[in-house]
Amino acid sequence: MNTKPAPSTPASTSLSIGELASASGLRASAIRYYEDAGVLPKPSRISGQRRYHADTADLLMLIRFCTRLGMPLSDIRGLLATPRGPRAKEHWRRLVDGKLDEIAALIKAAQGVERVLHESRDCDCVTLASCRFLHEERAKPRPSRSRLSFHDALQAELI
Amino acid sequence: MNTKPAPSTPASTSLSIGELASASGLRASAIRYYEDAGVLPKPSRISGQRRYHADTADLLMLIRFCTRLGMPLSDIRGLLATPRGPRAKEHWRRLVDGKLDEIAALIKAAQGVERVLHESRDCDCVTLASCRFLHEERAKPRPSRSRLSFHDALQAELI
DNA sequence: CTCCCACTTCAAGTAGACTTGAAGTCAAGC
DNA sequence: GCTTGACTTCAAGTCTACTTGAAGTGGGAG
Repeated sequence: MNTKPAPSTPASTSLSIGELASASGLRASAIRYYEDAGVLPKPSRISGQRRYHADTADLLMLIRFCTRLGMPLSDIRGLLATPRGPRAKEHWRRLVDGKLDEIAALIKAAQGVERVLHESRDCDCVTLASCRFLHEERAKPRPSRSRLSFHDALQAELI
Repeated sequence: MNTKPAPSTPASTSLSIGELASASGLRASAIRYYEDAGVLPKPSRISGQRRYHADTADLLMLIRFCTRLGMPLSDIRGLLATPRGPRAKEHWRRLVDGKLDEIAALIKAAQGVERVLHESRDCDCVTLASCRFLHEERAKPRPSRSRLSFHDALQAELI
């Protein structure tokens, strides 16, 4: 709301929860909730009040980004907090690789919806539910059982 | 579960809710819920029981896909059910274009997370929260206020 | 000194998307 | 005719991710 040059702020590297909230676009209540959920590390305190490093805004952005992608907070906590010494590195990598696979699938899914929507945009169908582009893949000249691209992507990538 | 050649099924083009459920990977309860929510058109009935065309599986896939992308059912209902005669076509197009923009932003967001995760995969940071790849963009030689790529994408595309 | 404001904790409420449970119906098989 | 199983409706419960409210605290401005 205000862009005043930090009149009552201690230092430029330290943010109050309110300042972090406006820096990140999240509400203070959400930030506290993330802390409770173990997603955000517990910050230092000055006379009881939370003090954050400015970097924390980036972290919050990443969290927001991930939740936006449908990732549960428990997974995000796993990604952010998993420590990795030499022993745990393999576990960490498997975790990240799994997430990368999920994200790749999500992108594929999004592109599928994008395609259907784009093709049906100028179609003359009465509603999207009856649009030929939604069902056409099935009708393609393919033997019997196997389903095709969009349908296939859904089955294979998402379920 | 079973791949029996439809012993007690009326016709091959007509599916019971249970059959549609196993064809689509959703639960029957979810299918009924979608109908209640106005996302799925009300099917015909034979002696009180729902009968679906096989195409409905595709529709369910699309719905599942969209919810997976974080799209609320109300939006999906809008996309699927909006009728478009010559008058309503413009409204329909604007609706679709809006959704296409959202999906494009989502894909960009997903690619941002993908990048951070990928870059930090082999990084030596102790936890992802402290990984340099998460914060490095800020540090790049850019005048003062404006934020950069990943951070920027988050701010610009998502909030 | 008092006021105000941003902060604190803790409990409870909310919204969306389903699931689950109870009680009843229908058609088929024995 | 009776049982069985998949279906029906409707109400209530669940889970996640927050938000909201109540009651209290700390510190700077007037």
